[in-house]
Amino acid sequence: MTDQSASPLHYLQIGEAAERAKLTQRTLRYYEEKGLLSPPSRMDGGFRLYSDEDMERVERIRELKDLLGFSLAEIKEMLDSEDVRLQLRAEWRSDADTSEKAVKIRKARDITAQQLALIDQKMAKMATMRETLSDRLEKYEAWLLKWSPDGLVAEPASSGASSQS
Amino acid sequence: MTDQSASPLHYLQIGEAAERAKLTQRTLRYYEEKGLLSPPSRMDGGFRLYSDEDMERVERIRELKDLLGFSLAEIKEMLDSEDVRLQLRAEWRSDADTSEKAVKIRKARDITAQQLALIDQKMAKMATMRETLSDRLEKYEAWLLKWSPDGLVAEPASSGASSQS
DNA sequence: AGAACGCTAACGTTGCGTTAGGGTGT
DNA sequence: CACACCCTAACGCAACGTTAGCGTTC
Repeated sequence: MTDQSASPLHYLQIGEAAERAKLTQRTLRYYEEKGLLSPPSRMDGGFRLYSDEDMERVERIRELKDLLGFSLAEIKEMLDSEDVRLQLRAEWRSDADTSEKAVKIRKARDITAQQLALIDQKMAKMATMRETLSDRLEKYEAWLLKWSPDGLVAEPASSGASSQS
Repeated sequence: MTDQSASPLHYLQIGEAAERAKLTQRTLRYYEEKGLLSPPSRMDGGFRLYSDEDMERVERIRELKDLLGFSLAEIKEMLDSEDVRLQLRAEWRSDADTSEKAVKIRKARDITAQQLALIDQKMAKMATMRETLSDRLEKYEAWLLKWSPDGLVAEPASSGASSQS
């Protein structure tokens, strides 16, 4: 059914693209409309075709939004100034004006540093929240052990639930 | 200036309440309107007065939304079933029907377990993201050291930025 | 040729931001 | 009686969800 060769050109229609990115088609079109995604290539009939780079960009957007909670406007700015990274990797076409590049790279660096700081903040908060929830969970289970006839435990819903202080 | 006694009744008007919770007044009113906050007490003129319990609830809402990304509808459900916790702590008025309580506590436990699982997921993702950003940051700074005259480093914006694989 | 998939409007919903017009507190 | 603070609509906006009506792919 599907072309499973090791071809580097592995385009996805919007349906699969959305499924893999865990987003809806609407969301992908919306990001495109707002300029977060460069307009993807199209089939003759007009169907969108997403490349691997497109998918990576989508993934970045999702992370910045879901994990760090940035607005789409902020993300657009970040992705724009992050493009210098791709240009760096591409040997930096026409190496004219080093100081101009330096300005852009400093900006990209600063943004990256801010993201790192935010991650550290969030992880710290989540760690303390985790402790609280972990304690709470233990109390629930202690109560159930003491008072419930038990037998219908209805799956512990995974989660280690260890109290690793 | 402010009453700094150890009084247990320490009500806040919406202005201070919002400031301490790092939310806007509008948001507090909106949460109330949507039933996430039980209507706070009022002064004779109609001004809202937030109790310590109110403030704790607000804080829980903020955590569930900002850190875990739940919708207000989901949070409402969670807080509702979390109320058994407060009732547990209050010695559980009229201990009639243990099995009925057990049902509620199992639900609360399951929800707590889900939240824990989600936290672990998010922290894992954030950890890998952190590594990526950390590596990226190092590359930027390596480039700057090699090519930029340096001198205008414009504060490293804090953040440890250590590559601790 | 028809089921599955995609396209573009366009209106609906959530979660607030932001005035507008007017009362309350000290 | 000022002046900061609060109140309730009510409209606005971001970030999508959800049809509706119609073309494309296989």
